[in-house]
Amino acid sequence: MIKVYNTLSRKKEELRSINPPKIGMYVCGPTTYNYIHLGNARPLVVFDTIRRYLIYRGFEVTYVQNFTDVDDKIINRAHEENKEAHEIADFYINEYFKDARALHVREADLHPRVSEHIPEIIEAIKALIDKGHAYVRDGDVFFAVSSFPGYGKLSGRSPEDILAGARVEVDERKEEPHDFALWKSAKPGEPYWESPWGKGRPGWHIECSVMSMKYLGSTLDIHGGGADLVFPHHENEIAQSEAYSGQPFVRYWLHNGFITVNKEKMSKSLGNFFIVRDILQKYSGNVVRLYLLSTHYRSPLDFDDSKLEEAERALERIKNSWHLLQEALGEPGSTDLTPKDEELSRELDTLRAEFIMAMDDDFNTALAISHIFGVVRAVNRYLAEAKTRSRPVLEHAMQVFREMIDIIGIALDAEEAQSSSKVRDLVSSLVEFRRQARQEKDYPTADMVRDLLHRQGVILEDSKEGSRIRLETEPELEGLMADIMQMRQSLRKDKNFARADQLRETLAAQGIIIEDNREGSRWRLVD
RNA sequence: GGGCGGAUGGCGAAGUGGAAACGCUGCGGUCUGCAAAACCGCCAUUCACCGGUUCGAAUCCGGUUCCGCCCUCCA
Repeated sequence: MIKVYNTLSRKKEELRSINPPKIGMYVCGPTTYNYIHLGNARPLVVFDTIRRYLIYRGFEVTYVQNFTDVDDKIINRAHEENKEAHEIADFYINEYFKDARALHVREADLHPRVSEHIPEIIEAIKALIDKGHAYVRDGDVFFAVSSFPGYGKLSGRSPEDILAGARVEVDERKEEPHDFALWKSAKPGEPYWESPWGKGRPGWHIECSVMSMKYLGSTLDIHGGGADLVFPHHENEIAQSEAYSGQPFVRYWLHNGFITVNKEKMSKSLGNFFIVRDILQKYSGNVVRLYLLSTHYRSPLDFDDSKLEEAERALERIKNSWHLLQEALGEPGSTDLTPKDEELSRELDTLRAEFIMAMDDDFNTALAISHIFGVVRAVNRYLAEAKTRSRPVLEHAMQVFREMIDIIGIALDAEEAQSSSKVRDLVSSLVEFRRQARQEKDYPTADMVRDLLHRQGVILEDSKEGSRIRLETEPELEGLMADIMQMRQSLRKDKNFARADQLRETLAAQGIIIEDNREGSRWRLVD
């Protein structure tokens, strides 16, 4: 049984969809006038993980995420850059997808845009006016909050509370101060659409009501977003949608907590935000995901560089175990079961059950991840201690391991595939070169190779069977070669010509020709 | 002012009535030419503070202090 914390009821409730096994899920997407920052990335990753988990548990999820591509900020940006508003929106939507992909966020089933739903929005506004929930004031249309009795139920405040705390100047034309715009008339130079009330564009809140109900029906199972959307955005969505359809709008409201910097909310207005694109320069999507999911989604999450460093080391532990396991699967393995095999198998089943229990409890990814480390420990211990290795048990381990990291969205196979073959081959040949040096007890050279590789982001580990390599980062061919050339220079300086020549031959076998002359050495590729 | 949430080891973070998970860091050991990885072991008698309920409280109740968020565009 999956339990979710519902902002509306302020408690955990059993998740029951309207039409099992279907689940309709709508998540508020970004306003596309800039690259997304880490604060924007949290709901992306959180709700992507929730979606993955619901699918894992057998639900047929329809996942909808909108783009707000009509908005004041986009218009302003367009003015600044002397472009059309839709050009700005299109550009950043495209950039959004690049970041999302890098974070292993799966594309939604539908990505509706406001600009493509203007007729439906106008129809909805008309209906609200007809039903007496909205009124027109010189080209603008406002929603009459007093016409909707349940207003304030999501954010837990009464209309009086809202008035008491009003900090903003009220538009004189509104009947009540907390009424909000459904349609805004266009000022000169602004993009507009024709409507019964004149040229203008939709207000912010109406888009989500119209688009979510269009694709998911008048009652959504899950509506998600950041906690800052609770009021007024989601409160207004409820008012509009329920006034329009007469049906409950959403069964479960899910809200993620903020990312903070020095305990302060990361936001564009405070200027303390970090662009996802920049972070991904230094850390992989796997690292960012592990960081974002290592705290429960409703809790605040403080950011600084050391947090990503820590996540990176934690990910290393997972990756090491994964590679160890893959390596073991590459060997023959036995088929009969020893007590150690049975113990591991039992442990794996327990860990999987615990992982599911954690996720069932309002998507407790922090606890769930601890069970991934449980698998890591169990597998590592088995590999270190078992005299024989049972193939079916290793496969079982791989299966459980994969299920778990897939839900969290850590993609280990993809990371492997990124490595280009040329550099890979070059690294392997250096490892072979070092093996020979070690065999001949030429440890200074062997260590020199290891240091070189280490500088290039390649970690070498020696074992009885041979050397294992781990790529921390993908070395650049140019940088790697420069380092190799330098190492060879120092071999020659030490008059270790045999080794230097051997290195030259090794590289030649890789299609890399080294030429020595009076000025120094250079290298080139042959095909 | 109104509404909501939080305070757990050196750091991060689970845990909501009965052995204080997990990760990072640090320390000791095994393995190793050395290193790394891995394995084994150690590191909170204590969960902001005070009082109460209970056989039993980090967990429930009351109070205090501190912190964050929302009430304005925001994920």
